[in-house]
Amino acid sequence: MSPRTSKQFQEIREEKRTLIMDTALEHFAREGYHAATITHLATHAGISKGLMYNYFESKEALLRAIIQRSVSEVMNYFDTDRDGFLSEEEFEFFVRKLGVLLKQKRDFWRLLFQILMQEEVREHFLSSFVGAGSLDLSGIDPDPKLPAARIMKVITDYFGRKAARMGPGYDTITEIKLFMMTIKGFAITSFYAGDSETEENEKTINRIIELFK
Amino acid sequence: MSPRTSKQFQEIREEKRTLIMDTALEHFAREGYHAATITHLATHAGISKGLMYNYFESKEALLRAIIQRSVSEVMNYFDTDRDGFLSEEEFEFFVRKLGVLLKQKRDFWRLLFQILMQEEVREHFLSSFVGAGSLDLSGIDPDPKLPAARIMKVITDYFGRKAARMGPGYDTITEIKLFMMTIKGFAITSFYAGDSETEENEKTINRIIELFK
Amino acid sequence: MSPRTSKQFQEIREEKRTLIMDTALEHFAREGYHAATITHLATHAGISKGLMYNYFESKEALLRAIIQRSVSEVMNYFDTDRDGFLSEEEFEFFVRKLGVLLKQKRDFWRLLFQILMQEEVREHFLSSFVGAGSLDLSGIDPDPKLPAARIMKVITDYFGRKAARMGPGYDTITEIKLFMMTIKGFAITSFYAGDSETEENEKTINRIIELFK
Amino acid sequence: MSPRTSKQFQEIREEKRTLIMDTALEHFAREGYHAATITHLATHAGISKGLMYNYFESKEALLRAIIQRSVSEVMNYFDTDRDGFLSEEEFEFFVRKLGVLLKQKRDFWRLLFQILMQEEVREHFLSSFVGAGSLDLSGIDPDPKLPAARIMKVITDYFGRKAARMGPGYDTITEIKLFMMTIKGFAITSFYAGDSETEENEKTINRIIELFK
DNA sequence: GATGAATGAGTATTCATTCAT
DNA sequence: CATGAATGAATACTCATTCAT
Repeated sequence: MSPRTSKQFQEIREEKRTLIMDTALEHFAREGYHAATITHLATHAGISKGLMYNYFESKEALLRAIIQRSVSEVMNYFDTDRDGFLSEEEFEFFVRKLGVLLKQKRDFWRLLFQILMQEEVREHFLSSFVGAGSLDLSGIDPDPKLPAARIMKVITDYFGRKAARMGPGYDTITEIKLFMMTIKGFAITSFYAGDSETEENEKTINRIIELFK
Repeated sequence: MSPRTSKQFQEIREEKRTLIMDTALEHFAREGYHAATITHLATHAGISKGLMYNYFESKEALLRAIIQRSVSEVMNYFDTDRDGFLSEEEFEFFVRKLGVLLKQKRDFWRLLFQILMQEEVREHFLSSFVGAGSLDLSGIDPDPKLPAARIMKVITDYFGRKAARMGPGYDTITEIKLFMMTIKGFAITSFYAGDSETEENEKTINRIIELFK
Repeated sequence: MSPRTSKQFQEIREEKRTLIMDTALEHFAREGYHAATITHLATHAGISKGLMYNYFESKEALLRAIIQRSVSEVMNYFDTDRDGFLSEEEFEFFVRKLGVLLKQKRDFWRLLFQILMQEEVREHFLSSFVGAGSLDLSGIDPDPKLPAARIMKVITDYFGRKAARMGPGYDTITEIKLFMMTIKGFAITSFYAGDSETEENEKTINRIIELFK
Repeated sequence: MSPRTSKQFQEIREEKRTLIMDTALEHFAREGYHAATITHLATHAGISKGLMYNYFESKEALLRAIIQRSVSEVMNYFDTDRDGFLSEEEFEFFVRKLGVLLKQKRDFWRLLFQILMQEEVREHFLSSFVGAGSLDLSGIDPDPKLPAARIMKVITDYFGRKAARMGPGYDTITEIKLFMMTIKGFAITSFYAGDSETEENEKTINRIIELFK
């Protein structure tokens, strides 16, 4: 009888917003951004078409929100208690976390790879918060304020220190590149694999650590 | 005034067909299959919308034709004079060719990766001529008659022989997996890179050969 | 804690009703009926969308209420102490009042002119209380019970008496028509003018009186 | 059998474009811009929805094209053989032409008045080619390069010369204003009138000429 | 072969209206 | 009384495909 409190409204909005974004991420990743229609998303989220627009200004805005959220989550995942220095144990830990993250956020990574494949869209969407080409995607990020750039920096530093340890035969640049490639390859592979191959992945990750630690 | 011979007609048709496919591949890869409209493709190919349908039954048929052609080309690229046995020199040669191929067929690979990312489309399009999950994409091809499967077989055999060479500590499956991942990572990376980084790639390829030969 | 008396409730309701109508009139006039959304109106009136429907059955009902109210106000404006006879002084007074009214009710007139411009809407909305074509809008009102018709009658009578005064060269019908046109032109002009041109208007009104008194 | 020549295509396009614009003008004027849906327009023009967009980028673009065309036509109507000087005979001729024009372009004027009634739309659409407030709409046009401004200039000059003829009692500004108002009132009135009242109009126009010539 | 006008099913988006709280 | 989340019918717009010429 009594009207809902503004806190109740807040909660409803937050929950539904999350629901929509989760559903949309799943379908964008599986079917592609264009092929996943608003009607389709609404149906699968169990709401009406119109309500989508109560939460997101447009389909594009929805996509942007999803990417932004996922990028935040990924960044937070690594940024806890990290001070820019990566010990050998931490490097190993980092690579293992990466494996977990690729599994957990599979849909997001799939979506991201799809989107980044398209040149114009790449600029349009991602330059602002991921960096034009960044993280495990293209090597070196020009803007150090972006979180992806910070992670890249930490990795670069790690390999720099390893170079000192390894002596003159060690080509730092090439090692970083190969490491990034391996990570990307690992990512891509995990997109296609079923959920069953966990032990297999374990071995591969061990080998990656062995090679680059 | 003399009518063109049927052979001349055939040639003209073939040329135009190729032109359309080239244009379409470029735009599918850069803008995505859905975003690249028939009108857009026709304009860029310098022909009319209607004529497109004289050469291809539908947009989807055009896509299929493009993939089919590219897959053939890629397969032929490796299948010449190959008898199923890969020596160490040939392995090195193979990896280097792979690098060249990724550069030459960049648009195709981009398109393929985009498409394979989408589950339903994957089944729909590729099972017939590439194999459900295959080549450098998911490891093991179930149908040995398919060309991708043959290449995979050759590689598997190579690593099998290497295992014999390396002794009991060598985990063949893991090595193959890591090798495939590295190749995929190399591929992905090359999609985003500019055309200038040739020397850089050279070093990376050398390192890959060093690791897996 | 004592419950408000029903009289207080009535007052509050009446005030809010008025507020909504004022806001709506302003926005209907400035943006057009279709372009002014319920959400927009509710926001500007400082109430919720839902509450709008507590006061008005529908958007159309709101429009109707606004027009009805404004028409009443306009009619009352002229109908006080008037007995159907217009002396020359009263005619002058009438024209000057018209000028004031156009300024005061600018939003209403704007809205009315917009609506009347559209044929179907005209019938639909106005026949009932203004008369199919009436007041200063199309000349002669068929139903003498409607207030607009009464005003028109008073004016017609005035010009009739003037005709007697002026002699045979005076074309009454034409003069009435021209007078109504001039009034309409004055009205239209005032819709576009800024609020500053009061003195200018004064002169024009003087001239109108001079011509038609 | 043989394909249509580009000239044939040109003709088809021109005709259909005109048909669409004519239909749209009629419906925009009668029902209002918002109420006249694309589907409605297409049906009445006897074509498909989709074809509308082959000819006009958007509903708004269609509106713009209509206004632009009508403004051009109106301007041309007066600009033939005119040198900026208006003799008394020409003034009379001008007013009579105005009457004809209002009848011929009734839909356009209706549409224009509706649109100009809405503040934001006014700026948005018309400033560029009619002038912020111009022609017979708000008096004086600031940009003399605009055609509406030129006509206004000619009229102003005419009344200036008349002032010299009439002596000190003649208030030029007021006369111009009243003349413009009368014209507008005449216009508005003609929007509501049926097509039958031609002789009536004749008399009114005669009286207008008598008053302002 | 070749053209582009024409179609219509499909898609994103809007907005008056309802209703649980 | 009051709120704003929720609905769905309607609307502008797109685009693969067809077809008369």
